[in-house]
Amino acid sequence: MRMSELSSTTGATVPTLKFYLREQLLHAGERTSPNQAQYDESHVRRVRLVRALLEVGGLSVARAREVVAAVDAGTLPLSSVFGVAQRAVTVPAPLVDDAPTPTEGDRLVAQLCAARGWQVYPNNPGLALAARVLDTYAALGQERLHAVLEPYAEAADLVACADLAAVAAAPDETEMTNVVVVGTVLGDALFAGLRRIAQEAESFRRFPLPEGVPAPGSATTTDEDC
Amino acid sequence: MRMSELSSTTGATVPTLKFYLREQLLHAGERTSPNQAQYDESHVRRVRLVRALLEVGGLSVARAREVVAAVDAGTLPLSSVFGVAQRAVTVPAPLVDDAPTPTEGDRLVAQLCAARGWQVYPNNPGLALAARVLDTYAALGQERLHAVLEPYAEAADLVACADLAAVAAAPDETEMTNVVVVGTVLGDALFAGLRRIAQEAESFRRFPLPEGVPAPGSATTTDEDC
DNA sequence: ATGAGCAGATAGTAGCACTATCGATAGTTC
DNA sequence: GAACTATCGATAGTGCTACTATCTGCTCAT
Repeated sequence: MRMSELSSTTGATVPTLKFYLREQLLHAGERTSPNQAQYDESHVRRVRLVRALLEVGGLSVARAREVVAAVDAGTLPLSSVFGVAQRAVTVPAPLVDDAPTPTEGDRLVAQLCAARGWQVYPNNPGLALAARVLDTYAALGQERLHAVLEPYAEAADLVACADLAAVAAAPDETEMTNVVVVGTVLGDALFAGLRRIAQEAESFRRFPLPEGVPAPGSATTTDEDC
Repeated sequence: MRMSELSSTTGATVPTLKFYLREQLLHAGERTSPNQAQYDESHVRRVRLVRALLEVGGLSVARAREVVAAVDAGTLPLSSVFGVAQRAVTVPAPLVDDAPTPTEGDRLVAQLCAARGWQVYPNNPGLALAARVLDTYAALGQERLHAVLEPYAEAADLVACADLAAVAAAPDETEMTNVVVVGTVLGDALFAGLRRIAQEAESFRRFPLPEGVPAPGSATTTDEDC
């Protein structure tokens, strides 16, 4: 197919596709002449992936480029792909050069990892991210929120197990890579959405509205313990 | 204190503080003359909150303004504050005006809510977000990832229970509002961090490295089932 | 053979989160 | 009381990002 068909198939405008080509988010088509090229199904898939990463995953173009490069490499060890995907979705801390001393948050996270038997490389981006949030809680005088750490960790274990099970269910290495990338980047958004729903549902359970009929959404109010 | 002291206390530059004042992220100080004002502890706390929302929570200035307005209102019903906080952290879908027809993702989410007894208003932003991600999985040919929905939902319940418990532990209504806002906005980041750690740990458990010593991070490898 | 489509390149746009500067005034210090 | 620094409000500018527009050749179907 040619560019205009790629455009109509994927919904991305022709200038946007050119932009993706320039930014190396999209591999070039097969040239049929100095100014003509053919695109195929792989380009359609790539454009869909890129748009999912950018729009749903909220990645920047630069991060998305790293992710598609990892997908293209194809033969990276699985842990490397995880690393790339994880780093792509993790907003970088603003580089404090003067204080690499461990904070209280670092200590809490290390303690949690030890308690749960989580063995990870010290450059795992989640370590710094979690520690940073805990430090921010403390800076805002919300140490009370440190109490969520344990249940959050339990939930993270559940989610990670599901993630890895999905990866293991993939038929081949290429598919595994795809599952890792898509699942890691979009999984954050999926979980965030479910958390919003569960929060509201739980909020109604704990603090019922006085008289108005609350949520006509679903079934009868269950009383599962929490 | 005056602006320069507020600046040195919080780490935000004077121009940045002026910007926050203009953008109504920071309430004005008490005027002592036409061009002088005094700031107090409430301003320090506010600046810290704003910076946490912007830097750690990744909110835009506009979203952060909505959040601080909700905090200032102070007397909103809890569910409203949750709504504001949730909407603030949820990236809006790009407004498809032509197709409000329920997608497969909407159907899956509704089914999940019914199964779990989650009763929520249909405008809960999590509903659309989760459905959108599921549709994106399908568009990328990764329906296999739909299998994560159940464990994710279970994990979301855990997290939401912890969230609400933290809210309930707050001593008064003002504090509750703060916990909701801070917990909702930064909680996503905290969970994302823990998920990264758990993913890597689980990845090593499922796919052990051949010979190299993997993670010198923490304790001995546990074999808790997954 | 002509008009639409395409490639590559350069330049422009809109939004965001600040940042710089200015003139007028206020407090502070010598 | 003069010099100096700090502040206020306002306007304008900066650097970055994710596109978007336009231009110049070319090419290919009709």
